[in-house]
Amino acid sequence: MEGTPTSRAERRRRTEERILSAARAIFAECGFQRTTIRAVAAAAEVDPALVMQYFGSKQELFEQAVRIPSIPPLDGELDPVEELLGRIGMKTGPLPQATLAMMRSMLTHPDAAEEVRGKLDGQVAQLADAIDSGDAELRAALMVSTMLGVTIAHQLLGLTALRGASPERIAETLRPSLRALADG
Amino acid sequence: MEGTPTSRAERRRRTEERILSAARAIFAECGFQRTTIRAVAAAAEVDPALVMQYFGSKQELFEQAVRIPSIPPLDGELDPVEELLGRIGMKTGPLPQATLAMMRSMLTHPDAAEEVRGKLDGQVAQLADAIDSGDAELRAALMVSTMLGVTIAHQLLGLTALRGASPERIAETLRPSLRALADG
DNA sequence: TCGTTGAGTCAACAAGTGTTGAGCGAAGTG
DNA sequence: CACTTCGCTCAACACTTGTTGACTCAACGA
Repeated sequence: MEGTPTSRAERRRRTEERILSAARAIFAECGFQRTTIRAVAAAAEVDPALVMQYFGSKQELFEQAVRIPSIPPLDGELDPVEELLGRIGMKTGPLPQATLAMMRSMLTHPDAAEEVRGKLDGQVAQLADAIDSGDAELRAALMVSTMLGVTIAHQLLGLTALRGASPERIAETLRPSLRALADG
Repeated sequence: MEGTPTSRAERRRRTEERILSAARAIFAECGFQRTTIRAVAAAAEVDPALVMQYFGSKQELFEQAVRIPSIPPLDGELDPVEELLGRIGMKTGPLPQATLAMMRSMLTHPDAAEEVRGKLDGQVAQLADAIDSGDAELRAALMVSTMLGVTIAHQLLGLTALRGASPERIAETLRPSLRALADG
């Protein structure tokens, strides 16, 4: 029987993680507005008041739950197109729920929009550096936008034509398109 | 003085249109959930109860306000890539608010998601017909996803690199990318 | 063992939501 | 002119929401 750790600190850590995990899942599925503290609490098998006590507010719960690791800088040695294809989760398994939650909320929650815009702007700047062209920034922005669109259509909207497609095949088919943007 | 038509039917038609217009604007900016009947009523300078009386429910108001004209079939004579570039509003002026409202809500409102998915699926099918290739459907889906992503990044998210770009320049830069998808 | 701490619950509040029914007053009709 | 019709408003209901404070009880330190 190792069911109950019964250590205070340990119990706290576990329930806190249970809440965060539940929050991530529901935020990812419903977005910020339609996610209720009560639903998160129920999924975490906890009283709603406890969620407030731990995180202070729904907004802070959201921020802590969907905190995305900052995007690492592009490796200058590798092909930007390949890095881009791999990075957005097209290759290295499905996207983390925190990212999905962020994307799900970005059109209707101003803070999420700001966050995503910032992240994408950064990605654009990095990519633009790796491209030498007069309109490098525009090209980079369109590359990022393409990845954004494909991810939304695939993961969040579920376009029928993409539902059955494996990430590898999507990446493969998409590659020439991105390359056309990257090169002049 | 032609300010007050004072005709009953005419008055009704006008206020109804005023409500629909206000609804479109607010739905487009805030999405379904964050849009309140009261806000729409206030913007239309009308009592909230009247909105309900005319449209029955918030959901029906949404449906009537954001009803998008069904996508016309592709003109087989024209280049699909050019049609696609022009159609999503990249060329023929900004997108109608109904479309923006639909897109704004599609990630957090299941009905809107269903509607958009259906429309995009149709678009994909049309495009796939115009492409002859083994994976025509996948290619078509990626073309539509690309347009979706660019539109979201440009109109809804406001990526800084795209904010200053004119639709013509975006279309021009994007063209080779779409063509790479359309052709083998 | 005893008092303290803190994880967790319970019940409630205050604000905002979609929605409803009664009613007012002017446009329509005879 | 009466009488009806209907566009429109007012006030309220029922419900959900985020949020709070008092309370319980087991883990903890002395």
